[in-house]
Amino acid sequence: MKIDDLGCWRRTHYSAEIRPELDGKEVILLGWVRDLRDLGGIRFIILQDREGTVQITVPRNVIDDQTLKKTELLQRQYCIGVKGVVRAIEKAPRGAEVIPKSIRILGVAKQPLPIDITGRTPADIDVRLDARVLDLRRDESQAIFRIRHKILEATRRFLSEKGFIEVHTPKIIASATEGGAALFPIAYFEREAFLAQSPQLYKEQLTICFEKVFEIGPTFRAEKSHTRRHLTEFISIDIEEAFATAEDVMKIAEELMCHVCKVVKENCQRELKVLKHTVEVPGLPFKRIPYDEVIRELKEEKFEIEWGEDIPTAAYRILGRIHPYFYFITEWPTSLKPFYIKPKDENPEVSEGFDLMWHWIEIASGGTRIHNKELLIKRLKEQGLHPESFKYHLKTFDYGMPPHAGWAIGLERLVMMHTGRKNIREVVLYPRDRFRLTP
RNA sequence: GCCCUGGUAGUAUAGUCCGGCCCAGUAUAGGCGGCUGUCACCCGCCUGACCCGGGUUCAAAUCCCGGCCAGGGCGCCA
Repeated sequence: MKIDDLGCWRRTHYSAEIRPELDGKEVILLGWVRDLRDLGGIRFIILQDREGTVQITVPRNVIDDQTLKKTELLQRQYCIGVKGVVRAIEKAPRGAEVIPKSIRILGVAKQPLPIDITGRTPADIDVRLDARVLDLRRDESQAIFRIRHKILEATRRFLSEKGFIEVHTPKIIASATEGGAALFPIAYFEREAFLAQSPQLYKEQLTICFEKVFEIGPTFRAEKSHTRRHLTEFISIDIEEAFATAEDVMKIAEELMCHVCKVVKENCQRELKVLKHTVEVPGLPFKRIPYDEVIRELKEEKFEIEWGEDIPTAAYRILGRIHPYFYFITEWPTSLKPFYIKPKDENPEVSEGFDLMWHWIEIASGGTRIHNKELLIKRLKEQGLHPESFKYHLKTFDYGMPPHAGWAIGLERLVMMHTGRKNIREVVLYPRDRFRLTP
């Protein structure tokens, strides 16, 4: 089919702006056909744009032949322009509709579409992800990604106002240095390189120069995890602050959570309604539960864990039932935390690391960092890592490393929390997991 | 890596347990026709599917074996 040029047409109004008060006004709408209802003598076209939908009404005996013919060609998801006149009428959705004078078909869509863009006929997540752009037309998808945007906007503003400077650290790194999570190796010209699993070491170094930094960026984990809360590529919100301890940055974390909840609750009512979800603003401060106490609580629930053991998923689910909102788990055994987390001076078996939990899901993890070079080297060795491969990082400890602390929040888990989605893939535009690499 | 469950039109499902009544039913999408106030419009007609390979059987969507794919869980995961 021959498609039309946009020509000099520019949008005068978004769909949501078509109201009875505009009665008689000529408007130009640009968007996509979401649905069609042909009653013979009258035809209804539901036009969707980024702000919503509006009804285009085509009464046969009023419209000129050429425009009428054009409306006969329309199909779901065709990209169109409509020049027409607003008519206030109670029978129309929102009390107003547009009677077209002229229609331009700007893009066509092959039928039948792989999924129902109105969302009435449900599709499995796998099918939806294969046709992601169509899936993103659905109201729920729109709501999720608008909330995600709000969360990011609120987080950036909050941290900036607290004096943090936004930085970007490399995602291509030279060696698999951190231990722990597996890295993705990549071909970097004639050498091997890796995708960064975290900005951890860089953000620590940058406290020397900027004192308070934050980064919102991608991180990569080559774990073979296959659950509803794991991805191989996700966005991490990281902060690092000089002259601070775990307790200082925990305060920032809880204030941020509180702030974000408030922003979402106040600004995303429409989206939350679409998602049939509510957000409660938590009270401050959040509970701080030492690891020892967690072990005790679990024991009361008949879940035995030896001191020094990690907490398995089943146990987290129990904790989520006992503490059904935000809480910190503090004073973790040093052996369970990465090498850069500071052991307590008076009891080195216990660390100044913490996790921020929401129900049973880990939202963030952080702590006071080691800023003493000798201790850091000792801890590296204890974790079976080679100080030689941390040469460049360790060198910065000769350049006046301040005492510092920080944390990292998994953005997607935060978005899941605010949207009530149970599958992390729902809140990422193009998710990457163990098995999905396209689209 | 391990465990469980599943794979039927574009999409979502019924049928599978207990083989035959299924050249596979329904909804929605799609095609054609009709209809001037729909808003999951309606009505009529039509198109379209048993994941792949092997086996058992007179007979397989249905039972068995292998593979592939998917979903969920566990482990792994600062």
